[in-house]
Amino acid sequence: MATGRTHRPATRSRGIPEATVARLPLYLRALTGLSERSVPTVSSEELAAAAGVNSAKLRKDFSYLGSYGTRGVGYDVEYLVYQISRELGLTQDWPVVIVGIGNLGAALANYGGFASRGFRVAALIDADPAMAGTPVAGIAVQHSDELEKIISDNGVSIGVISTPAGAAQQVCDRLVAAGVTSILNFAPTVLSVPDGVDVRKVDLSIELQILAFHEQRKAGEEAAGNNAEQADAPPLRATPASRKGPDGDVPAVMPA
Amino acid sequence: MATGRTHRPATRSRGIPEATVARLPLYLRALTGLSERSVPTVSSEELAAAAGVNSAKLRKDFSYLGSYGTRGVGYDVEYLVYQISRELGLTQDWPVVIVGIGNLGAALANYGGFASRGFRVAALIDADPAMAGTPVAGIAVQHSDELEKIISDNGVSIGVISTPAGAAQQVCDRLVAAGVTSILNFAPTVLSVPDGVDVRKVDLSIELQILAFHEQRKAGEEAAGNNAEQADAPPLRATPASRKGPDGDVPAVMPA
DNA sequence: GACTGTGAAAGGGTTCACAGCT
DNA sequence: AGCTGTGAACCCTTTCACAGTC
Repeated sequence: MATGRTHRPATRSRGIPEATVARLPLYLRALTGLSERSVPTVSSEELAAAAGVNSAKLRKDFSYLGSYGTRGVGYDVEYLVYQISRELGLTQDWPVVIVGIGNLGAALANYGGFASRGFRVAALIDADPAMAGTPVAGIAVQHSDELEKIISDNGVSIGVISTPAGAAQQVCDRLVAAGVTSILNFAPTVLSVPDGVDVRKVDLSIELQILAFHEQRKAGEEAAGNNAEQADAPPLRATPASRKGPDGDVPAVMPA
Repeated sequence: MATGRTHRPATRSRGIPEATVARLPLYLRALTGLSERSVPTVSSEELAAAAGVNSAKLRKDFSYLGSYGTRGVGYDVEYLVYQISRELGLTQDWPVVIVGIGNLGAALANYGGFASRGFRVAALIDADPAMAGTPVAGIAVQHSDELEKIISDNGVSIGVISTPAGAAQQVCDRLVAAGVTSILNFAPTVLSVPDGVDVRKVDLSIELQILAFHEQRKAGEEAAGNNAEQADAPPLRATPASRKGPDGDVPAVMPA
C-alpha cells in the first residue's frame, strides 16, 4: 500500500451516470475519426473539442470507466476506442428490427450509421401486405404476422418503431411480448412498457418546437424592455368561477 | 418578508428551465388529444399520465408559466393549449427549410407532424442538380445555389440539415451566414456555430448505442454476482511505457 | 374534499482547481 | 512541464409534502 491508496470505493464499472453514457457514443465517433487518421494519442482537450464538450467533463466521464489515460501524455486512441466500444456493448452484434417501413422506416433502413458499429438490420416489418417481399435497402420487407417468429428466430432484443402514431403502442406490446427489451420509438406517442424495458424516443416535432421557443426568445429580445410575449395575450382566465368566454372573448384554440 | 404574499419574484415568464421547455411539447400533444375528445378540464394527475411524467413535475413545470390551473378542479384544456402554444411560439408561423433531400430528408418533408403546429416547409434544398425540380411531398426541390436567396426571401430562421456528414458543416455555415439562427441537425457531426445560434441534434446511431449499453447491462445481470463486463476485458493497458498488445491480445478496433 | 402551487429537501450533473503521476 | 484523475463547490432538476384555494 505504498501508493496513494484509496482503493477505489467499489464504484468502478457499476453505476456509470446516464449523462456520461449518453456522451460515450460522441467520444467514440470522434475517436474513430482520429483512428482513421492514424493519430496515436489525444489529450482530453483535443478530444473534447472534437466531440463538442469541455475537457473537464470528458475527463470526469472517462474516470467513471477507469483510469485509461496517461498523465502528461493523454489517451491512447485505439485503446480508448476499444474500451468505450466494450463499455457500450458494441463488441457484440446487435440484431435490430425496424417496424413500419414508410418514408422514415426506409430512411432508417438505408442509414449507414445503423449498419456500422455492431448493429445489424435483421428484418424490416410492415403491416401492409402489399409491401411484403419488396426489397428496401437490400432487405425484403416481411409482413407483421411474422413479427414474433422473426424476433425469436433472430434473438432480437432491440426494436425500432417507425409506424404511424396509432399503431405504435400495439406494435410495442407485440415486440415486448416477443422478447424485445429495448425500443427506439420514432412515433409521436408515449409508449407504456413494463419495467425492465427501455424506451428511447426521437421526436422531430418536439425538437422543432424547442427550437421555436428559443427562436421566439431571440426575436423578443430585439424589442426588449417590455414583456412582449405576455403583453399581447388575450385577458381571459380559465377560472370557471370568474370569466370564461361569457364575454365573447375568444377561447383561442389552436387549429390542431 | 413576513411570509404570505411573495409578490412573484420577477421570475415570471423569464427563465423557464430548459428541462421544462423540453417537456412543454409533450404536454401540448397530450392536451391536443384531450381537446379533440372535447375534454374540458384535466387534473395534473391525468395529464401527467397522458404525457408520461409524474404529476409533481408537471405542476412545477406549469408553475413556471404562471398560475393557469384552478385548485380543486384542474386545468382548462383549451386555455392551457393556448398558453403553452404561445409560450413555445407556435401561435406564429415558422417557415423551415430542409437541406439534403435523401431518404431522410424526404421522410422529413413528408412527416405530417412538421406541417401541423406552426411549422411550414418553405423549401427543400439539395446539392444534386438532377434533383432540382423533382417534387417531394408536393414541393419542388431546389438547388443549393439558391439557398441564400430562399432563406432571405422567405424569412427563414429555422433550418433542418439532413445531408451526409461531410456536407453538414458547410451547409450549416451557409445557413447561418444567410440568417438562420436555429438548426436541427440529423447529420452525425458536431456542428460549430457562432454564439446566438441554437443547434439541436438528432442522432439515430447514438440512440441505438445508448440502448445497447443498457441492453448489455441487462444481459450481464442474469449472470450476476461477479462483475461480468469488466471480467472478460483483456488485461492490456494503454500506458505506452508498459504493455500494449504484446501478448497477442486483440487491440480490437471497430470496423468503422 | 379535491387539487393546485410551491417552499424545502434530495439527487444528479457540471465546473473548478489542484494534487499526483509520467 | 504537461496532462490526467478527482474531491469539492456549484448549479440545475426532481421529488416531497403541505399550505392555500376553490
